[in-house]
Amino acid sequence: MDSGCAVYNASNLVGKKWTLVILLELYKGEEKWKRYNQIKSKMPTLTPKMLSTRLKELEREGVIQKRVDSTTIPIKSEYSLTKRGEEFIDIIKQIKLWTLKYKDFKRCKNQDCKSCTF
Amino acid sequence: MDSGCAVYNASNLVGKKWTLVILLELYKGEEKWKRYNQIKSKMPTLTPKMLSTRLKELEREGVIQKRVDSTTIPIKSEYSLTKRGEEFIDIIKQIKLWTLKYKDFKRCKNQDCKSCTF
DNA sequence: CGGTATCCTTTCGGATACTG
DNA sequence: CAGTATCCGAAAGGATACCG
Repeated sequence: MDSGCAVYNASNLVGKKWTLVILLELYKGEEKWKRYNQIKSKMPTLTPKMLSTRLKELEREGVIQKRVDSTTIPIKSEYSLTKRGEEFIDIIKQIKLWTLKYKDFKRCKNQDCKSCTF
Repeated sequence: MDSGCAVYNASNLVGKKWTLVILLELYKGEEKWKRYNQIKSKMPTLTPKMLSTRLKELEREGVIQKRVDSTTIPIKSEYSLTKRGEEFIDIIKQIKLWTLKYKDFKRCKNQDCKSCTF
């Protein structure tokens, strides 16, 4: 096992806490671009540092993209899935199906967890 | 987001270090059941504690199963994927394909990493 | 609004030695 | 052979306060 191993590397990206649910959050809804606080408001227990860290990782890995409108006050930052990120959503869906097949998860009904909604 | 979220839970399992490659190791080859040291020998940098910890987690989650033959000396412990685990291999394959599609990983050629071989 | 900075706790995981 | 016990350092992640 070494750092050139694709599977090993992938697990280092997608296995990080919050990563999968952040990606799902970006996937959900109609609008493609979502703002920092828009994402954060959906996950009340996620700290700003964590969200910031994950967004940077995901951007660096080419899974999401960022655009900034600095002409407005306050500045508007928005994030969206890249093509690569959208393709990964399919994998997340399968992970969810696999989990639900064998475990008896109740659907998340509270407003804090919209992440399980496809 | 809470502990009842299927996706969140799944990421806590499959995202742990070594988990994916251990599962792959169990998948590879012809024989279904594999012994502790057989697995370990394929991953020289994996410590016995880690392997032991991961195997227990995976067993508890129903992804692998264990059988022990205590009539022999020394005792023979063997592990194999459950149905659930085998189904997860498909997901790992897709993760690998997704990774390779956008990243230029060389195939792992050294004998320490057979994990990327499907 | 969209983050940083700082501090602190917890968890992860590696090294090594040992045991039934 | 198949682990467990102990110890330790590093890294991840949470709480909170603050800033342009």
